[in-house]
Amino acid sequence: MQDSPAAQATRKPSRIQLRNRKRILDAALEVFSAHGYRGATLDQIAEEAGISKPNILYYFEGKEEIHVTLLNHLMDEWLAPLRAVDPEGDPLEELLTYVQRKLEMARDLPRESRLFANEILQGAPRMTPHLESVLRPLVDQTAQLISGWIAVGRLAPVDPRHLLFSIWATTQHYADFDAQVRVLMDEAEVHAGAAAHLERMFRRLLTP
Amino acid sequence: MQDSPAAQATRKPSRIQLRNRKRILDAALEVFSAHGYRGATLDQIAEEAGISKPNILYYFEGKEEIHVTLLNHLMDEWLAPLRAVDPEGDPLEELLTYVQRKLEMARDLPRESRLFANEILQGAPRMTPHLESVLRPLVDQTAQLISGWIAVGRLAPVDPRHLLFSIWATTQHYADFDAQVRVLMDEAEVHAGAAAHLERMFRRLLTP
DNA sequence: TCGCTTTTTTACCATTTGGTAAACTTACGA
DNA sequence: TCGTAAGTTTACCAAATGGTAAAAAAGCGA
Repeated sequence: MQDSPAAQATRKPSRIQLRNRKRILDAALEVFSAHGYRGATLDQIAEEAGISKPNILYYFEGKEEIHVTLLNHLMDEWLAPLRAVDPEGDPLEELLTYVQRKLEMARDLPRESRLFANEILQGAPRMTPHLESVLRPLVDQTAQLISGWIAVGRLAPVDPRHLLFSIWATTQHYADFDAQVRVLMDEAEVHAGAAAHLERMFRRLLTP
Repeated sequence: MQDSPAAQATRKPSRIQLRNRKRILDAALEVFSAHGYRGATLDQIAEEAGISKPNILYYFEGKEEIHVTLLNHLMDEWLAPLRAVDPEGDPLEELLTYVQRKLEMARDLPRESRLFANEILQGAPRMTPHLESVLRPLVDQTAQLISGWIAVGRLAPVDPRHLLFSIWATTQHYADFDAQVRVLMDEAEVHAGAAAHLERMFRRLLTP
């Protein structure tokens, strides 16, 4: 007797399993990020993935498991630029580089940005544990790093957490509020203008 | 023969009509802002409003009309602080006051903030016309005002639109991403810290 | 108080949607 | 190439949900 791959404890995923789980998660990212959790349907995901609905439920226990898997799986990718901040580097340049990387992610991975935004907006009902176990320690650590830089006079005094909020808010805004940005600006110029503006803003803020 | 109040052309709304429409919109704000358009159900709104579902549909033609009415109705309130920017005032102080007002709104009217965030995140399917007819002219006008201030040297050079995006993003972040903020900071200190941080950041950015 | 209009309730309905049972087909190691 | 396990499809289902018809109740001007 063997259980379906939907059960967590399955070991040694086959090639087919790997391929189809990936297809499903790709499709789910597309659909969840566009419509939110409740707005997305398994039928939409099935069509987008080119896999029948019951077959999707062969690979995942249900809609919620797909969503949680996506969120937790993408969290690492999403936080990579923050992990890449180098304690040995020049403080100002490290943080400005972080801003630019986040802005590039908003441009290149808007679906991921909207997926998270949707989840947080609803009160993070399916992600709070992950936020506490993954995001909080990383933020605590980064906040300490920034505080240290400030203490030795290499950055202007700033609340590290509010600084991070401002960086996240301003960069992700271009992905999450894209529909509004497009009403107010010509699409083509957005990214370059944003890059210059954020560079100036955070440089002014952080220069000692 | 008379039509139900759900039809637009109804004239002279009765006292009962006024009261019940208000109750319904209050309840709808609560429910839509918490769950998004598709996540909200008429049953939830009905319970929250203390009015039966068919009775709600006596006052509004359907779920969508409630949502659109809410969005368009609240837009004015939401844009009031931007309209309050005084062309005759001191540029720096006017803009910093605007930032603080927006921050206060994020604290005091988080449901409105999330309602709009939800709608924009989904691509503004029910609000784009209103954005174009109401928001765009106001932003165009404000952008011209700011450009003028910059031209006469009373503000540091900044792209007016990206400046507005940054103000919106950073202030509304505290409402829209509250679930994340609460994971990372102690609730009580958030507002005061944010106010100080944003004051410093935008002052540094805008001081000539 | 009468008679008409407005408002509210009761009883439904069709569709959508997440999910399941079980038969059927394909992959693959021995 | 045969048999078993993995994967897929067909045919469903129950609950949720937006919405309606029509009767009952409440308001209200004369």
